[in-house]
Amino acid sequence: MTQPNQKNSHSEIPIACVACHAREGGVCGTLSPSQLAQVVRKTARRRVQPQIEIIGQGDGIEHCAAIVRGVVKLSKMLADGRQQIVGLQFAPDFLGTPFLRECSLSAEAVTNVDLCVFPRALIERLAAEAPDLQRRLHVETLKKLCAARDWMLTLGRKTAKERVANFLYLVATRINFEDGPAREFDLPLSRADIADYLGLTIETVSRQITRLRKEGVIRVENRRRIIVPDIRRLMKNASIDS
Amino acid sequence: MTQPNQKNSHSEIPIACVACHAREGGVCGTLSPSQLAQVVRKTARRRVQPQIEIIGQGDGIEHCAAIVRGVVKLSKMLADGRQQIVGLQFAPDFLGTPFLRECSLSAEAVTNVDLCVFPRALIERLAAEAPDLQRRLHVETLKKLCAARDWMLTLGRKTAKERVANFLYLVATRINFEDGPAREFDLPLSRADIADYLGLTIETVSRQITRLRKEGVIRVENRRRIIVPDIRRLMKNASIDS
DNA sequence: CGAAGATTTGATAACAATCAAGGCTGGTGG
DNA sequence: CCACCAGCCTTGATTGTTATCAAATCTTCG
Repeated sequence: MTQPNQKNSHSEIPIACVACHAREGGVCGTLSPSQLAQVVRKTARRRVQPQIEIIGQGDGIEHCAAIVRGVVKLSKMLADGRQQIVGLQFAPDFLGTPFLRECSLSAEAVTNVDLCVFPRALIERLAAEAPDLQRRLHVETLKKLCAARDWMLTLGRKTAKERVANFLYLVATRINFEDGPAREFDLPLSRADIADYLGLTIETVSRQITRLRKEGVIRVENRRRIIVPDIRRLMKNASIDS
Repeated sequence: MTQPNQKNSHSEIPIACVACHAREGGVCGTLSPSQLAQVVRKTARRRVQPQIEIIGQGDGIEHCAAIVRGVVKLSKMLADGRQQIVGLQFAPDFLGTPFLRECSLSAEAVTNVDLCVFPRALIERLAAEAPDLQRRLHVETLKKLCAARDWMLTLGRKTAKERVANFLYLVATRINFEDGPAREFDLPLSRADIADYLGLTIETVSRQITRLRKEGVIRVENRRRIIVPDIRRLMKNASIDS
């Protein structure tokens, strides 16, 4: 990794950002070189291992972050321990909710994750000055809202088999930043996490993966690795329209 | 009520907006008098009856609206007819997703609804000029995202009884703009819609309402009217924390 | 009053959860 | 290198919750 704080001569794009996966497509993409420089000064790169909590449920969240690499799960828990994953975030998604304090959820790395962490206050100040940034953050939130609502349909109305197929489709689609659906990929989640994402038990998840395998919809190389010979067929099993 | 399109002398707040329920708390609240005047010129008041579709699934959405009065359901449907309500919007919520085109869902009035309808393009233009408006819209979207994720927990991990109690709590909380939870209220939805909101069948919804009634958690005056003697008890039955 | 639609209630069936083993895999140490 | 252990995953048996099917009742409205 390049060192975080270098810049080349004429206040160009900071070197730390030049090759950054999360810049194009990510929120940083809207910033001018001078704004980027400003951000970089207050920014910390952080590497997080799987199962490490990034933000706790109910934290007064003083930081935001861009995911540079890896997958983060967002989850909510009931007092008795029942848990629901309410979002999976892949690079180059933005983490954290500037402008809103009250929404309690916890964020945890599920793979090795690289983050660019910013103070919330800085983002809020920059957003007030830069309409493009504000708008970019807004659009990202709208996309998350759309994804959340799609998932509500999955949770409320789909069968166990459809949910599992839907999950596999989602991972295939999002695991590779900015390519089409992957034909072959590693699941970022354990069976337990998949269950928590789908509102099922691990046993049911396991049985449905077995079923999809026996029906030839997927191949299972090992616990984590999945091959999808025909993405349309997977979509049909997930009751995904288009 | 005052008449809709008059203005008083010095380009003050348009009369149509002065007493508007949706202005304070709503997105219009951030607009200056002159911006409001601009908006009012391009705005249509619209009254919509129950079961009338406001936006169709997959429409290229050219309009947005503020809910002035009433309740709107947002829903998604699968090819085979299974349906899930993914959001209930009460006055003074904002409808529509400026800045994002692709999210397909349908919006339908569930009560008599009064709307202020704006061209999407106007909102986008104003938002680019007025950071406060952009920010206000962003915050509203963040709140909807938070609500959607809360509901994912309900759909994924709660029992039928908890879901119904959760729904009753939600209505009690939101039916009266800006008061505390109502002790007594009319359900805006039919049993069929409640079922579609909760990912259940109408029979199960009915049985759970009966159960909550028999246990004394609620009283049922008639099909629509509910009385909640003890809101804390209802929350406990819904497994809502605080 | 009668009819249509909405809601409730009852009986049964299906799907997923739970309880309980058993098997695989990856890591560790002999 | 192999054996063993722990954790994760799969499979099997059974139970329980909710869906489905069916009918009765209640409401509303002409």
